[in-house]
Amino acid sequence: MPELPEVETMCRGIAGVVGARLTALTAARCRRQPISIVPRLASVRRRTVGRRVEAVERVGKRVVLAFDSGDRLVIEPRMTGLVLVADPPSREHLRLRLAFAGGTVREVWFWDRRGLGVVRLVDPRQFDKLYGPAKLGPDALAIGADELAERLADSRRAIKVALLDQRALAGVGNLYAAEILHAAGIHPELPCRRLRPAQWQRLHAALARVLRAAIRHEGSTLADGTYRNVLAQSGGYQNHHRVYDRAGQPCLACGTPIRRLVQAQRSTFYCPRCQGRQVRP
DNA sequence: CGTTCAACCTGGGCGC
DNA sequence: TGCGCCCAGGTTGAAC
Repeated sequence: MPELPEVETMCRGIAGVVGARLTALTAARCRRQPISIVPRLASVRRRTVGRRVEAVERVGKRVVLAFDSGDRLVIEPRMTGLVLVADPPSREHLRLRLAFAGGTVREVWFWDRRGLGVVRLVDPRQFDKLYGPAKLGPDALAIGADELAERLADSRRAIKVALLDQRALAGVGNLYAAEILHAAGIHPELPCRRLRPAQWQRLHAALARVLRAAIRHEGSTLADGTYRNVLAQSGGYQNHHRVYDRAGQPCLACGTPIRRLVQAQRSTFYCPRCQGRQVRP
């Protein structure tokens, strides 16, 4: 689940490792399948232990530790991964432990219930190949209104599907795509090429507004309770959701029941009135 | 170009 | 209680 706001919260939560040296990197002893670590743990350890962390940065939905060697450790939480400095939700799903000396954060854990997460150590060339402009569009928080429109306006795809395309725009996931479109009053099935200039403006404003608000509340902890900040506390933005997972419940703006539909095998939630009209089947 | 499906996994919720 | 099914914040690659 971690999308841009949740991953941003993780990065801010471990900013204290900047300037510290990695002293140990160990696979947590969980009985489950190990997560995917590329290359093998031993060689990741050889290249990182003893190195100083120069920066913690978010790249789309990934947490990146940049070392003084030029290598970067990329942590990709995917569906259920968490970056923690405190007690995990369960001992059982701890996957990786990083120990540091010389900073304000001594220990960072990667916890992942489903185990779909990926941890990868890359040199600058690999980083560019895997996470550069060919793979990831501009960050959703940094993109301008004109660039957003330029990058998507010619597409025949539904706007909801396009917002999830990380090559077009990095950071937006299924939950926030729905919330953003509701905030912008745009129907999720509207093809990109049929959005009018005023709608691109509204979409861009909603994108920035929703993501910034979600960051302020440290992300969304859904009903299953999986997502936590680095201190293992719940986020707060779920209390501000207007459409996500609210099918059948009244729209908070107009009272019309929220609808669910499926696009690209993913649930989309929207208000047929607030986001209505524009689309014919 | 665009869509659809399956795969990677665990676990919660639901109907029977 | 229990079983079998469906669902989930993401990403990738193959097939059409």
